[in-house]
Amino acid sequence: MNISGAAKAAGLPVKTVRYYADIGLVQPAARTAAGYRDYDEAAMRKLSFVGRARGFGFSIAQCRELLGLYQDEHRSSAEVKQIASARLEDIRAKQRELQALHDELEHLVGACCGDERPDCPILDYLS
Amino acid sequence: MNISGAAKAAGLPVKTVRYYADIGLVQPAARTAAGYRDYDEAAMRKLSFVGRARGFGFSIAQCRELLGLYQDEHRSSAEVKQIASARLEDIRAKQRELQALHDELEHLVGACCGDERPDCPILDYLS
DNA sequence: GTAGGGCTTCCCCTAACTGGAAGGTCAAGC
DNA sequence: GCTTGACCTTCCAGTTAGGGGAAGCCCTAC
Repeated sequence: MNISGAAKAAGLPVKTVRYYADIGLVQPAARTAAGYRDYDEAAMRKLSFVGRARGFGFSIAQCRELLGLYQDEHRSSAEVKQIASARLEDIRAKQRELQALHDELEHLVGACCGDERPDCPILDYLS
Repeated sequence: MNISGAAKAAGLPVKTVRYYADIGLVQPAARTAAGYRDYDEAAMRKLSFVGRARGFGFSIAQCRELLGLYQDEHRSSAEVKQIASARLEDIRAKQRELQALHDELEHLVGACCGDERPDCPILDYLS
């Protein structure tokens, strides 16, 4: 399978698939005589795997670890769970941060008349 | 006031203050004979303003707009409110996205034993 | 044989800084 | 007056995870 076929199957842009090959995250199985990247079944499974992991917000480094565990027959599920838990905690931290920002900004926006006059509690708060 | 004093007063790293000067967001009032950046009261107020706006997650471009409005006697609060509302909607969109990721990932993490065995619903889901 | 599309590498660009190198400046202490 | 150390300057490179586009090779269809 050439790169566009592999990209389509994984639901990723061609540029992204090429980038993953460049950084050694998911290498094509081979190159054709003309130098084209050639993806086999296993490589395409890895591409899809990484695509889904990225969808969860795992970093490239975490994807690399997860991919390693995915291919490791002797992995322990504890290792996987640890990475996923770390990501979950990141998400929760971000949620807390956003909630605080949301509440404060919502309050300010609600207090601003939004008319043609210059008086504005939002600017007052920022200054 | 030199750059480190201004940075400290605004609660920003020196590098950031220099960066804001480079991109023309907050310029020092003057340069000393030796070429040192020199911040006056007004410049330091602008630095603090930008620092707080960045804390709300406004982009540099939005900070530039807000700073313009802050200094504009003839602004309308509607302009400010519009920028803040856009940021608020960004926050809400991000919150919805994170909530969906959180719920799905929490479910998977909860389903994974996290022991020494290789079986793992998280990897199963990603593959 | 040629036209069109797909493939390759290579380089620059993004946001908002951060780190570091090389070199000039300033204030304190001797 | 001289040294030392902390400060300042500019400039360059790197960060994340790719995106855009140029120049050039390849493959297929007509």
